[in-house]
Formats: sequence, structure tokens, C-alpha cells
Amino acid sequence: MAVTVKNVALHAGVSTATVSRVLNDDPGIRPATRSRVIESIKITGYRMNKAARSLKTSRTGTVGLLVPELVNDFFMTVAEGVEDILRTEGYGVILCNANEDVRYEADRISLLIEQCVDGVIIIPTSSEGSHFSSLSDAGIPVVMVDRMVNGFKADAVLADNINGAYSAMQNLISTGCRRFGFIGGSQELSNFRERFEGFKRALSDYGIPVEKDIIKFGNVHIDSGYNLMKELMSEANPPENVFIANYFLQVGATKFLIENSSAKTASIHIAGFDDMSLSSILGFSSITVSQPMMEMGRKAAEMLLERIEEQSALASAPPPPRLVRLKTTLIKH
Amino acid sequence: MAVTVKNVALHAGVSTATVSRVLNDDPGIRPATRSRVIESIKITGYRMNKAARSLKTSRTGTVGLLVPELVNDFFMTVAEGVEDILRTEGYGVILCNANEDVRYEADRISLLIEQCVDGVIIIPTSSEGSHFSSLSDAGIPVVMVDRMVNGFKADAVLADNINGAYSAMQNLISTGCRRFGFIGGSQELSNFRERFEGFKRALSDYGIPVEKDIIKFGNVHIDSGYNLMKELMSEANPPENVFIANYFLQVGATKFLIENSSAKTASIHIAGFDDMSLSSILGFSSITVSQPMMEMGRKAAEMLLERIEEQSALASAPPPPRLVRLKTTLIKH
DNA sequence: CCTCTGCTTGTAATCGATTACAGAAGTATA
DNA sequence: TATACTTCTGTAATCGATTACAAGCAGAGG
Repeated sequence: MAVTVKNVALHAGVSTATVSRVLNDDPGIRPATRSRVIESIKITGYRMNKAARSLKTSRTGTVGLLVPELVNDFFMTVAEGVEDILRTEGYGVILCNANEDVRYEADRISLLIEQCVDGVIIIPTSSEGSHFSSLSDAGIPVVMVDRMVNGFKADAVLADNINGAYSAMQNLISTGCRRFGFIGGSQELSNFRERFEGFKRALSDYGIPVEKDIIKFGNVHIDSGYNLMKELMSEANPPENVFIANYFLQVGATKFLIENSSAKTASIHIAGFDDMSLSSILGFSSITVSQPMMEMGRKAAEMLLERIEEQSALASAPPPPRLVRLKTTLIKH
Repeated sequence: MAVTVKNVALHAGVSTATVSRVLNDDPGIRPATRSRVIESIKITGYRMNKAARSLKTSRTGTVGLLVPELVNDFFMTVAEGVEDILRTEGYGVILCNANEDVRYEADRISLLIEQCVDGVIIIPTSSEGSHFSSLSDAGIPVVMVDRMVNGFKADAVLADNINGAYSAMQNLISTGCRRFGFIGGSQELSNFRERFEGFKRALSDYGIPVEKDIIKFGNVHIDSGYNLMKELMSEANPPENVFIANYFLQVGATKFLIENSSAKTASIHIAGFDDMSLSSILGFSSITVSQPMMEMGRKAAEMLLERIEEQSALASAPPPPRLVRLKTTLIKH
């Protein structure tokens, strides 16, 4: 049925070894022979069976990308960055959805190991990372993006959350704001911890007190943003400026403000995180900390490729985990 | 390095054939032998090398999912539906990004064929589908979602776009609206053609004239929505009701209205397509046609699995392409 | 004319799991 | 106990590509 190297070899009047060498750009092939083989490949319509190659080389040319959810512009922009780099290297990306659930996450990792992926890029669902160790046990390199986890050491690409939040606050403070509410995601997750850290540090540096009543934590979803803004607005003395540590929380918070507009809500200003295609029309927003999402994905893919190279190069002691922080930028609306 | 069936066989004191039979749930194995093998599998920590199995069985347990772009809630919701079904059957999903470019699309198809996927689900980027035939040439089943293409026959899962658009119009007309603008995507794409068809049919059925000046076509992106709404508002006599055939166009159009608010824009009402997490806070919107996105993905996955079964069952004439239309629902804001 | 070196190419083993076929072991019956 | 069936298990070929090793071949130098 399918055309194999054998067919090509027959057609070109050479051996399968020669065909294989042409396919792998082996330099020790006479140009005349090479072009004859290439011609035969075209004519026969040969397509390599990667399963066979994988069996022999124990490299599959696929990497896994495990994200907490698919319907999420942040994760998917990272994914585009990953794909962008890996495509050019001829890798396929197996995208797995952890469904915001550590058990699903562990399950998908099993799948990826069985599929013999050459490496895995993970945006962790939770702070728990011990189930990732089966990957390193199987000798599969891992790069984490956006969040760190406990109980597992690996390369990571993170945004500079602390300074991102800090500079946004600094900017607002310089325009005269003196009282700030905060809406953030779970402090279990490293990225949200860091953003809160940047927030607090700015207040502290400018001598502004932290008011516990107007600091709210939830999860990372629209509903949570809605509810936390509602809570905030129900406080005895709600703030006029609110730092919201995540795009989806901001969407939810905005939704509440739109649905419950009043004199009190009219004067609200929001500083947010992540510049998405809809950020500019959300309203209430004065400033946004933009993470280099695509770049984070690209960088992660590059680091993973390096690791894969290292690994096949030689089996000496692997270098220690590398940590990359990418700078955020401030966007004013 | 890695544990193979050979190791397991040695450990259990049986042949590799027996181990393989246990792995594949072959019923003709004495229970005592089976449990001994299972025990050995656990003790040795055996994990199957799927590349080897694929080589022999020419089934990889992976399917390809090819979408025009990743950062798109519609496509990704479909993808979640696909993943949801395939996960439970033990399949891995190789997600490919066609980057809105037919050449990329063709390139990714090559990759998928080389990766020996068992089937492919495609949301086509354009109306051109002749490059999909290499899939059927390779004996790989294909299911298309959301859009039909020219020059290639395959199973398809589509939304009932005509009736969706029609019923939204009907609803608006019943509230007294009598003049409608239209903003839509390229009429090359079947889904947009159908939505326009539903729009026209409603006008015709209720005796409302089609006014060419207030009917605008562009691509499917935010920018396009922005520009088309701008054009519409610059017309001598702009309409108060606008049917916008796509979520992203609606976002762009809304953006224009927000940035250019005036007495004229204040009275605009928009009927849109696709109920996304942000639809409810866009403003201007009166009604939305909601496609069952997740369900479309699930259905496509189920159809693909059926085709894969059929194929391995026997090589008789394959049944003709199946077309499934899923109903839309109306959502009022 | 012969040998040696260096460049190309071919032969054949190999990766790990599956499976047709054959053979062994077990069961039932006479 | 012998015979005829089942039922279970092992042997060995196989999938398609890679690659160590060997062999062929040309030209240089003696």
C-alpha cells in the first residue's frame, strides 16, 4: 500500500541505505545519486513512516504541551509561540487539556509518556508538581511555563510578575492615586503570589497602608472576578482604584460594574494584567501589565529543544534547571 | 534501558507472544498465566513502546486536529469537545495551527500524514479543499467541522447557520425592527454564505428590502469588524439594527461604537453569532445565535472514531460522506 | 602495474511489539 | 490407556527505517 524506502530504492536503482542517507541529509552521497533519489522520492510519492524511524532512533519528533484549559487566550497564545518554534524544527505538538484538574493532568502525562514524546512543556494547573516526576523518570525533558510547582525541579519560563505589578502600581501612584483594592487568584499559584508581592511592595515603598478589607482572593475565572468585585463594592468604604491580577478576573469584575452601574462604580479605575484583544474595550481600565505571551511560548520551546539536544548528545550529568524571567510591559488605554 | 516485552516475558517465565496477548486483552490466556504476567508488568515497570506497536499495526492511537488559529474561543471550544471524546478512547490529539494560511494548512497535513495519525478533524481555513485529498489517498479518514470546502468530499459537522440567522432576524422583526444592516465574513466560506442566506431569506419572507449599501463583507477578524462598522456608520442613512455574522466581527464593531459614541451610535442594536464568555458584556447586543460548539467537537470525534472502526473492520466500499447539522439556539441579553 | 587512501554504496542486523502457524498440554470419551 | 478435540503457549517472521561494517571503486604515488 504505502510507499516505503524499499520502493524508492528499487525505483532509483540504489539500496535502502542510500535512500535513508538522502532522507537524513547525510553528506557522504554523490550529488548525482542524491538527485536521482530525490527524483524517485517525488515520483513515487514517498512519505516516511515516522513510527518506523522512532522505533530505531527512539525519537518521535513530537512534544507534549499540557495546559490547564484550551478556551483561554493566554494559554493559547503561549501555545502559538510553542508551535511557531517547533513547527520549523519539524516537530508535532500533542496538545493536552488538563481540565483544571490535577488528576486529569496526571492522566495526560501517562498518555504522553506512552506516546514517547521527546519532551513536554507544561503550564501547571496547581502548585502540586510531584506527579511530573514520572516524566523525568522516563528521561523526558520538561519545561514549565507561567507557574512554578512544588516537589519537582525543571526548566521554567516565567514572567517578571513582581516588577510588572510593581511598575503598574508605581504608575498609578504617580498620577495621584492613594488607595487601592486588590483582586487576585489563588495564592497557591506562584504567579499570583508574585503579583500580590509586587502590589504590596509598591504600597510599602510609597508609604501606603495595606487594607485587608479591600484585598480579595479567588480563583482565576470570570465568575470569581464578578463575585470579588461585588464583595469589594459592598465594603463600607470601597476603593476607587483596583488592581486585578488576571484578565479573566478583570472581565468578571467589569461585568459586575456594568450590570450594577451607579455613582459609586462610575469612578472606578482598574489596573489589569494581560493585554488581550478585548482589553481595550472593557472599560474602567486605565493601565495593563502585558506579558510577552507568545515570547514565553517560543522561549519554552527553544529551551526544550536544547534539552532534547543535550540528552541525545551524551548521557553525562545534565545541567541544572534553568529559570528564565521575561519582562512585562505597561500599556495605557 | 527501557523495559520491553522481552524483559517482562523473562521475568514471568513466558514468551513475548503471551505478554503481548495479555497486553491486548486476548481472551485465550489462562487466568493463572495472565495474572502472573500482569504481576511482572507491574514489578518491572513496563510501559509499552507505541512506536513499535504502530509499526506493526499501522494504528498510532493519535488523531490530528487542524484549526485556522489557536487563539480563538470558538475553535478551542470545539477542540475541547474533540478532546473530551478522544481522551476516553485513549487517543492523543495532535493539534495543528494552520495560521489562516492554506499553505501552512497543506504543510501541517503533510506532518500529520507522516506522523501516521489514524484520522483527522479539520476546521478549514478557506473554501479550497483539494489539498485534503492527500489524506484520503493515504487512507486517513477526515471529518470537517463548521465549514465545507470545494474539491473534497468528507464527513462534516456543521451548525444550522441558515435557520440560526433566520430565527434571530425573525425575532428582531417581531419586535418591530424594519431596517437591517449586515456585517459578515468572506462569502467564500460556507458558514458565512449560509448566515447571509438566512438573513436574506428573513428579509424576503417579511417583505423587507435588501439595501446593498448597508451590507458589508470582510474577513473574520476584529479589525475587519471595526472597519466595516465604521463604513456602515459613514453611510448616508445608517441602519439602527445590524446583524453581525461572527463574534470577532462583533467585537470589532463594538469597539468602533465605543470609541466613536454619538447620538447616532447610541441607538444601535446588534444581533450576533456565538455566545462567548464576553458576549454578555459587549453592549449594543440584543440577541445572539449560539452554536453548540462543544457538541460539534464531540460529534466530529464520534464520527471520526466510527470511520476508523469501519476502516479496520474491512476494506469494502466505504459508506458515502455523512453530513450532520446541529441546531443553534437563541440567547437574549 | 600494484598498492594505498579516501570516497560512495551495499549488506544485513536491529529497534519492540504483533500474529500466523505450529506444537504442547489438557479434557473428554470410549 | 488410547484417541480426538480443545485450549493454551511458543517460535519465528514481520512492520519500515537506520546504521555498523564491509566492499567497491577511483585516482595518487611508487
